[in-house]
Amino acid sequence: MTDAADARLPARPATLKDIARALKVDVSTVSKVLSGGGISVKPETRQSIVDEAARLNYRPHALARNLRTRRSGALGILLPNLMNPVYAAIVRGAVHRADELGYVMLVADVDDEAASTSVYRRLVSERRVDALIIAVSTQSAEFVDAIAANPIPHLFVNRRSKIGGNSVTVDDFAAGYLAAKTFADYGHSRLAFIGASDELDTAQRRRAGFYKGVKESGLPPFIDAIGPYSRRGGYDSMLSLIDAKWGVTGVFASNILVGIGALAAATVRGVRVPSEMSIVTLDAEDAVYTSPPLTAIKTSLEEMGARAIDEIDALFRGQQSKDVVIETPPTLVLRGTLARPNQG
Amino acid sequence: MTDAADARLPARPATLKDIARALKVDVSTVSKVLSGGGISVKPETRQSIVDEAARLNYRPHALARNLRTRRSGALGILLPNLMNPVYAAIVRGAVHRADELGYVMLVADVDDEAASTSVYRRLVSERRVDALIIAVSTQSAEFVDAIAANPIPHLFVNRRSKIGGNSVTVDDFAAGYLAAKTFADYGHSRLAFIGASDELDTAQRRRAGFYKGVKESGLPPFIDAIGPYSRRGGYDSMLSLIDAKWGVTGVFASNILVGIGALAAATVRGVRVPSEMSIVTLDAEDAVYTSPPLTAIKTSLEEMGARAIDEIDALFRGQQSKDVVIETPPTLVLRGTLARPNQG
DNA sequence: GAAAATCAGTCAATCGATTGCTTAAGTCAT
DNA sequence: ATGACTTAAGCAATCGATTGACTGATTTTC
Repeated sequence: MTDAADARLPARPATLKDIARALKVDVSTVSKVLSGGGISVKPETRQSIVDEAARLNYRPHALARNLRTRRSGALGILLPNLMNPVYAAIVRGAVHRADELGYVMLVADVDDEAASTSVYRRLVSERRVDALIIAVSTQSAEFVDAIAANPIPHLFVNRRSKIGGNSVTVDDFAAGYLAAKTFADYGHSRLAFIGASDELDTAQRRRAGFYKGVKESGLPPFIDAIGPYSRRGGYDSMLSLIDAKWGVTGVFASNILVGIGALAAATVRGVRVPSEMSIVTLDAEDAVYTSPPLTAIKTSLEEMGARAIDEIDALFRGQQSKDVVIETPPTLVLRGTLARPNQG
Repeated sequence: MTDAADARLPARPATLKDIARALKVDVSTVSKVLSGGGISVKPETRQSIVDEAARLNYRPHALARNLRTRRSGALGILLPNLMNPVYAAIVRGAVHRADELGYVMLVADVDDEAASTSVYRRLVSERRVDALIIAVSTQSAEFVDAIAANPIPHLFVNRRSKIGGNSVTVDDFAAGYLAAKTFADYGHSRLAFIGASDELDTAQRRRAGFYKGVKESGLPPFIDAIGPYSRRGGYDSMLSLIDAKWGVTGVFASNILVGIGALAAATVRGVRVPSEMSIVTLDAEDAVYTSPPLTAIKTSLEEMGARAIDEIDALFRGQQSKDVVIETPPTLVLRGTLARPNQG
């Protein structure tokens, strides 16, 4: 057991101690050579340590290191539903950037407040993560209490918060504005906005931007249809819009799921898109394969997720963050659901 | 500093030592009362410990505990793309079940082999996770080496592996079989199967099932269109199927993205669905809002993800696992893309 | 009433790595 | 040659919790 460090594979992963023992140096020396600094060692000693570490395929034990350094190197992300493509994109952007920066991501998909509080406990109270990215909108009393009871660096993504904490968002206002301007450019004047209630701050900003665009273009007020940000929400809103016979010619679906649902509803009612009704949706990377393909205002959801990680990382490096709005502006992607009104 | 444990909030989270000091008992006693067993204590001592823990809002420090117990309580999941609804569903199922069982999930979204190897290193070599759920299909040499170099309990989900390790899959064969039988029931005889190459074991099983169903029903051989499991893949396959004028009346899209793409292609070519062409897709929870809504063979993707966690958990409890196929059988969900051929 | 058993807890090592403080030897200046 | 530095590394505490071995007191058993 004492001298048998030859060519046999280790059953147990190598530790600093193994290297130290093999080389008859102190584990602190090995540690300082391999990770920290703050020590001077003879080049040959240093080299032998590095070599032995490589030979034993040494990798630091994250848990042990983290215990000592009080940093877990892990980031948590709380989100309401992974099957919603908006959140999937955000998470994907975050996970990728986290990987690049050397963090690992703990993902918690939480439907309800209770779950979010319990996950919060596990991730934060047990100190598994250094920071939290919060993409859920439910800011229940319990949740706020949990944050207060156990403060941790956190950042809201795709939403701003009343409870304090910075945020990373895309320029929702600009997206809404661009949608309105686009309809105006195409000669539409009877518009509708399908959104969610103002409690969702994203919806509120999109509506505000849309409002500004409509107003600036000298168009009459638009119809404001409210429903959940889901396929069914969009479907139902569009159905009632059509059935009410307002004579709307252009609809801005302020969420991709809503856009998909709205298009389906138009088709079901036999309303031809885009000849009888134009639809512009938000964020349609997914929906190129609808029929017709949805014209969209595209925002950078993955970039937003990535940026959230950047901000957290910057925070750890001592910079203090502000609310950030992704610089990449929303852009119009012309596809098949937008045309001038009353023309074939 | 010695006696001031009154009503002030702790800046630093409470530790076992804090409780022990306040109550003048040993930290090992506190530990055994709060977590383990293996000790007998007076009821009042026990109670005072429990009370004090509650008062200080004590939560065990996961890292410290895990270091000692050599269990991280974390599970890793490797997947190719979170924005693919199939994987999103699997992850969601897994994350939820993990939460229920008290695990946390580390999600790694890895596009390429290089990334998967590097993530593997970080998650496994640094021992951040107790086990790995693998949903990526690339089983490159590097990746296999990484697994061999650093063995860890692992489980494949939605795929079987040549490299060893158990798996959890849905009954892909049954899904294919059911699709074929369904077409037969509706009186179709000129069928096509849109799938991926046989390198994807899921595609291979779906095709095999479809083959059996076709054969059993006494139908002629089907056309086998191969392309990637993506919207574009399905779109392109359907386009070439239509343009080749085989007179196909029923198409089984063996993946949801393929189904969406195929439907779009049919619409683009002016082929009416379902009157001129029937489409049955796999896994269409997402695609209820296509036009027309896709008729689908539904499998339990979330259940599969959850089941993967169950199996890993069972493994830790000493049961040894086999390859498991989800018991819930695929079911037919009739929507709008299936009709008898040559009629209305 | 002595031995055995039970109770109620304490002691100390340990998980693997990090880090401030020392120390021993060698080097340099004077 | 002696004090002052520098170099090269070791020592030991620490992060927070777990766990097997052990101890002293009390109770039970025969």
